[in-house]
Amino acid sequence: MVNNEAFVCAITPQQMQQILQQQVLSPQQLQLLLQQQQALMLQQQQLQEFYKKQQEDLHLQLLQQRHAGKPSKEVTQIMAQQMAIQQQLLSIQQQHLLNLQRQGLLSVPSALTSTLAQGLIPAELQQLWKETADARQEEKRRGDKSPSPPKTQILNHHSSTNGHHVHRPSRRDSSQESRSQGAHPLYSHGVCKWPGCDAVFGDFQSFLKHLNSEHALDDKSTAQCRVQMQVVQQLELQLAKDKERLQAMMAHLHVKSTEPKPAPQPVNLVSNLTLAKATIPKTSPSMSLSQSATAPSTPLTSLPQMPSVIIPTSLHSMGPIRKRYSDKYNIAMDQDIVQNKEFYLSAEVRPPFTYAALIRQAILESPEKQLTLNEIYNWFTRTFVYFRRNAATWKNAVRHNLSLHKCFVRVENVKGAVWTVDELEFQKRRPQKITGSPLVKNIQSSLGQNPTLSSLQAAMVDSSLPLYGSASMGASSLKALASALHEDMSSHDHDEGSHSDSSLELSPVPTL
DNA sequence: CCCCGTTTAAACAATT
DNA sequence: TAATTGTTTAAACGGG
Repeated sequence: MVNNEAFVCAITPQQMQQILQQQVLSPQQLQLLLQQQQALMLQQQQLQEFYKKQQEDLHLQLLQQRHAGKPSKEVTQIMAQQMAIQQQLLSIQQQHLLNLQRQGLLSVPSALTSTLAQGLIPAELQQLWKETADARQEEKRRGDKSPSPPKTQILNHHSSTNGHHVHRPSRRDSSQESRSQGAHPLYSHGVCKWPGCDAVFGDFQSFLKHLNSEHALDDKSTAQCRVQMQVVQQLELQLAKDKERLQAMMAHLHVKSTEPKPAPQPVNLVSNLTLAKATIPKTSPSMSLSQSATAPSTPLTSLPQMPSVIIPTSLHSMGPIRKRYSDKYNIAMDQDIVQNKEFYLSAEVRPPFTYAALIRQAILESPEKQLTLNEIYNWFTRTFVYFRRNAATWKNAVRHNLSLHKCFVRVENVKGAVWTVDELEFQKRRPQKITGSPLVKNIQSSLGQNPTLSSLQAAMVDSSLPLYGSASMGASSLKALASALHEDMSSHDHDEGSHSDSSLELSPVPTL
């Protein structure tokens, strides 16, 4: 909704016409695209709705659980289902992307991208669709007797040329008619597949007529087209995000399958590799890890089927089999949390950071750079599903750390006390050894990769990377990061394989 | 082997 | 009184 206006002002219909005429999108491509996107959108929306519902359930359960102590079976089950749904979504988005790739439509006019990059959540998209559809219906009701221009406020009335239904023998039309009838992407099973239309036609000719009259190149169609482009863009963004998450998950679960690896993303450079290093267990519970790891990851490999419900029996009960980021990764850690926020939010994985680092992160994320103990707790549970269980244990640890480390300063307040971070003290905690080979470009690319920089993320970046934000840290930190990156690079330069995601299949939508 | 940082557990005091 | 918050000690573990 917030984005609505920004989006509305983003392009004028003239620009859209330009875009269309420049054949950045040819009519055929566009139509095919529209149709496919719509179908997939529907699928996605269903999934996402269910996902949302479940999350609410989960939240309730967790609230109860907080009082009851032990987590219930339902909770873990729901979590598992959520993972499954995530993967479904990923598949759908993958399909989207493939469609786009096939049509050579991956590049969206740059005028769009900046505003689109903010992204819309599906609900908003749905709303957009609804609005344009409604506007359309309304106009239909009025019929032809009132030739008033479209009422959608979002549009500038720029053209009076097609206020009436004039058949324009344009390039577009001729190319349309040259298509074979059965293959028209906007006509399927006797129904007009224009977004929000669904008009029924007995034969193809009347459909074509309808298409030329109802969906001519006017403000409304342009707007709808614009929405569709936004949909596509949003899906691409979503796909990118989910891909990233998948990567992190696979790295974490240590999947050594024949699955070709996704492109190495600078964002995940540190986190993935560190995670990979960290997940080689030596002690007995390793079996349970790899066992449980196979379940969620199976659908990602070549197996087409995925279980609708995964029970991660032992996914979380692994105790101390994990490694932390060594402290020289402190700076990179900020990146990891940001980039894998969703990952930690959907997988019950212990974040590879020390309590102290996490607490600091929590505090630095707050607008005032100060939190009460309870707020710190909340940050933990909010940010990591892992910390929604065994509350007594980690809360104790949090308190312990707060007291133990000099870097955490308690500040008396009017109402109680808050905790703050003495950044100097935090950095001082250990000498950062440096073997610097500057890899600033990596830092840059990872930062540039952040299309939706929330205030939270901005704060984190700001506080952790002096190059791009406040100059709160010295050059030593940067060098430490550089060396960290360098280490990971050199120790993993061999597994940089080619990648292709085409093996991902569109899983059937589960009957939920 | 020791040192150090971290985690976990637990006892305990103070505060709400 | 019970829960929360804060401090402290101790043991275990792993990396350097």
